[in-house]
Amino acid sequence: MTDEPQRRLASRSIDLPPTVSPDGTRGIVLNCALSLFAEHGYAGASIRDIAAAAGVQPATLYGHFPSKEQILAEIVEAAHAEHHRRLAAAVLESGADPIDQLTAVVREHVLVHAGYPMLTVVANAELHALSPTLGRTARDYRSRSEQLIGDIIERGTELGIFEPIDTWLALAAIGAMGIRVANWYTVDFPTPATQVADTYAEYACRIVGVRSRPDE
Amino acid sequence: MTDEPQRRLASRSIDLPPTVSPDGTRGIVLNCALSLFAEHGYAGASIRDIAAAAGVQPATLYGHFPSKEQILAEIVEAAHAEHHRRLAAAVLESGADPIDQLTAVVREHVLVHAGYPMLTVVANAELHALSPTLGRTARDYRSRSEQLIGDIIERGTELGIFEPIDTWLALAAIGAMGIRVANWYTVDFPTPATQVADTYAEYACRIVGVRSRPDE
DNA sequence: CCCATCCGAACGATCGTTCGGACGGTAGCG
DNA sequence: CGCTACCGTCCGAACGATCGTTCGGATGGG
Repeated sequence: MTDEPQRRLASRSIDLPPTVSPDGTRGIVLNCALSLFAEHGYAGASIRDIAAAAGVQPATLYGHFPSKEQILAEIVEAAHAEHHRRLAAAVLESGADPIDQLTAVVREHVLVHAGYPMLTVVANAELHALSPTLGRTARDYRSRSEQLIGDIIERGTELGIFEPIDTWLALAAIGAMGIRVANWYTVDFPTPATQVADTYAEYACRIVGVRSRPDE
Repeated sequence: MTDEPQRRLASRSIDLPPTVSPDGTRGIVLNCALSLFAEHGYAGASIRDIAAAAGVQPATLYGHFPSKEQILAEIVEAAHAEHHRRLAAAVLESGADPIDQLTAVVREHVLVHAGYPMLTVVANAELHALSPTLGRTARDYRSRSEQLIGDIIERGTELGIFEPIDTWLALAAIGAMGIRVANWYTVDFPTPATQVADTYAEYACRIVGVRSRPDE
């Protein structure tokens, strides 16, 4: 039983979404920075730490990125972009039934956080370290994703299918439980990610006051 | 519309639980440290920042605390102690009905995070910055609190009252939605904290597969 | 020969922490 | 009551280490 320091997340797999190319030194640096930001936080991970992890000299980093903050910005932005992209796709692929829509979007919400634990933890925990300018894009993605789920809940309520006590509170609760998945999920987790996603989608349906599939 | 940097939490009220005495310089330092840790993170807030906020010289801090890490440890520990104390009390004051127990404990879980947003945000986000030794007490409080809620869910399930799909997943979901309250709740929030707590308690009951009070 | 890549060294600033002494109220004692 | 010794509190200055960043040059493939 090793008494290692408590980590911010359980997973050790450091993955960037396929939309960013991890080829070459630039990609290695991004991966190392992601790992160190997750472990020690943005302020706690130094340029020299990142360079050492990437097997490179500190000065080399500035041939690929203008500043340390820009490295974080790139990671955070990629995370939010991937998250929003997949959420939007999930909605489009589902039908017109609010239950199907909510199920699909929450499923994907969970799958993103389980699939990229390190990325999403950093994106959520270190967004505040970005200047207003550099964090702007990520914040826009976030509010658009919130709007997306909020609209589904609102429509379902107006159709008489959902009975959330409060639309916004339900949205916050559903969002929160998905985000936190990134903190404890690992590839070694006994339950596969898809099953976690299914369960949480069911929880979301329960929160908004409907039992999605009793036994249909 | 000011374009200020996104903050880690919405609230600006910096409160320590009444169990720690905020009298004298020591208390002022603790409050200022809490505020700065919440704003910039542990690594991002310097000893000099804290001292300046407290209207004191950096050297003065070391007359009250042996190190910067010990300041954080005191804050994190106080937060977890207060959280666990109130959760345990809530369980004791409720009856033998699992629904009442879950309702009471989730209510209190939410009320703590809404009542001490800055404290709980720091306690959750900066726990990883503490060495294994200094974080040990807080981790123990946390696991005991988890056990407390987990036992309620398990017992309710065995009694046939609850139908969570997975006990642990339900526990994680309920815990997550409560913890996140600290990130967005403010005293200016349109819905009062007690009502948020009631709603989230109802959500918790829905998650574990029971509608607590349809109209009993 | 050129351009992209990387390195060694160094810049000033800031980091957590230490040390010796100044200040002020209080207890002890003649 | 007056003097003195003391102790907790705070400060100014400084320690070595590390921070993010810059610059000029070495290197190597097209």
